[in-house]
Amino acid sequence: MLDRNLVANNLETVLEQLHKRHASEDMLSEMNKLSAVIARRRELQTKTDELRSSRKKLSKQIGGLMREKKLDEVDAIKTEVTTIGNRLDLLEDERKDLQKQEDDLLHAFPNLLDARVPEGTSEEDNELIETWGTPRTFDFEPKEHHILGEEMGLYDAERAAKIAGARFSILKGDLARLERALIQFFLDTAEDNGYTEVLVPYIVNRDSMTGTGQLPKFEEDLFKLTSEIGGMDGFLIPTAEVPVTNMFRDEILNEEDLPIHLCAFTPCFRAEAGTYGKDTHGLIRQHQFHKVELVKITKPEHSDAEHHSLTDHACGILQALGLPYRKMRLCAGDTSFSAQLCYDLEVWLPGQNKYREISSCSNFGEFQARRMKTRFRSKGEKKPKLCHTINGSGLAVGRTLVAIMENYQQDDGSVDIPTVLQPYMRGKTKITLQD
RNA sequence: GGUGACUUGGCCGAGCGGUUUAAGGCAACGGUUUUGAAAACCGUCGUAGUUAGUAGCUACCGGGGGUUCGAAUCCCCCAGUCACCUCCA
Repeated sequence: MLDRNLVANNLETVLEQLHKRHASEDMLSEMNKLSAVIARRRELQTKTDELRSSRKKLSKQIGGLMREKKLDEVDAIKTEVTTIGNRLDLLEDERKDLQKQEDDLLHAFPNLLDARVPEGTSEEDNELIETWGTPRTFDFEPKEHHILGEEMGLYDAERAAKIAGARFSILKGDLARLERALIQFFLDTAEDNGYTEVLVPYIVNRDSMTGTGQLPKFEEDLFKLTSEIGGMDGFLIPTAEVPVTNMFRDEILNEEDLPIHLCAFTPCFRAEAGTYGKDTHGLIRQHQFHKVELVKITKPEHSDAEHHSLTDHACGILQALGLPYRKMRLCAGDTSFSAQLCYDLEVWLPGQNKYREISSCSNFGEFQARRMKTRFRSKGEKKPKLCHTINGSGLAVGRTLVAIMENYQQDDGSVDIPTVLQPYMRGKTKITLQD
C-alpha cells in the first residue's frame, strides 16, 4: 500500500511512478480521485472531531447538573446535544464512506519501483544480470520432462486429470521420491544459510491475503473456499509468502529481533494457472505445486543487502544442483504488483531449449508492511517504523524436478541424480525405466 | 458439535452508565545519587487520525451493530482463548 501522505502531498511523484508502470488512463484518473478523497476526508475528520468534542463536554455537564438536581437545565442541554448528535451522525456516515473509498483506492495501486528497475513492458525487456553454467551439449535429441516421465512410467497426467482435472499430476516411485528429496535438500540448505523453518497453514483468511497484496485485486487467481473459516472467507495459499509474512501482521517488533529469516515448505494453489493455454503439458504450470519459500523481515536500511543475499541463496541451490541458469532483473512491466525490485532466476531446460523461471526474489520495501502494520521500534525512539519484507523461492520444487530430468537425462531414457541429492535418494545414482 | 467462564496498553491488573483525560504494579527508557553497580528517589513511558507541531482535539478496552444526552461498563451478532463433555487422525 502506498503512503497516503505521499499521495496527498506529492501527487506528481506518484503519477510519474504510475507512468513508469505503464498505468492506464483509468488508473491515473483514479489516482487523482484518491487525492481528492483524502483531502475531503481530512476536512470531514476535523469537523466530526470538533462535533464529538463539544458533545462530550456537554454530556459531561449533564452529569454534573443531575447531581445538583438542576433538572430544568438538563433538558435544554439534552436537546442541544441531540442536535449535535444528529449532525455528527450525518457527517460521520459521509466520513466513513470516504474512508472506505480511500482505503479501497489505496489498496488498488501497485508499489513504487526501485530506481534500478529497467523500463519496459514485457519479459523481452528484462535485464540480464548474470549467467551461470554452460548448457550441456547432447549427442542425442533431449526430450521434454513429461515425455521422459511418461516413458519411465513415473509421471501420470491422464489419471490426474481423471481424479482432479487438467493441470494436476501424479508422480510415482523414484520421481515422487525425488520431489521429496528436493524439498528436504532445499530446507536443509536454507537452514545452513540461517533461515529458521516454519510449518504454516495452507488456508488463510481475507486479511492475510490483503496483507501481502493478493487481495483485493487478484481474487480470481486464488482458490476460494466455499466454507468460511472463523467467520471469514478462506483461501488456499498461492505461495508460503502469504502465511509466513502475515505471521507479523499487526505487530510491533523489537529492533534487536531483526532481521528475521524464515523458510517454509508448502504446497501452492493457483487458480489462474489454466487460463493462458501455455505449458499445457507437464509440470511447468499446475494448479497445485510445491515450493520452499525464503522470507525476510528487515529494517529499511538493510533490506537491499538482505534482498541480494536472499537471491544469492537461491542461486546457490541451482549451483549445488549443477543446473545452468541466468539471473534477470525484471523490467517495470514485469515486476509484480507488490514488489519494488525483483530478480527472476531462470533455469536452462534442454527439452524446451530455453530458460524458464524457477525462482522469483522480491523486495517489497514497506509496501506489504504498511498493509500489514508490521513495524519495529528502535531503542529510545518513540515512533515505530515500518519494516521491509522480502521473499523468494528457494526453489520451486516441481520446476526443479523438471530441470533435473531434462538436464540429467541420458540417451537410454534414464535420469542421473545430482550428487548432492543422492543421500536423500537412499544412495541411488539414477532413475531408470520402471520394470 | 454441546455447555460454561473469559477477552482492558509490552506484561499483570482495576474498572459494575457521568471528575477515568483507562487507577495501580511490573518491565523499559532518561535523570539524581555513586569510584562503578545495586537500591532509593524524580521524570518519561500504547497506537492511529487531524495539524506546521513531542501543543490541542478525536478515535481505539477482541471485531461489528444497537440502546442512551453520554458506553470499557447495558443489549445483540460474530471471532478467539480456556475448562469440561462428545467425536476423531
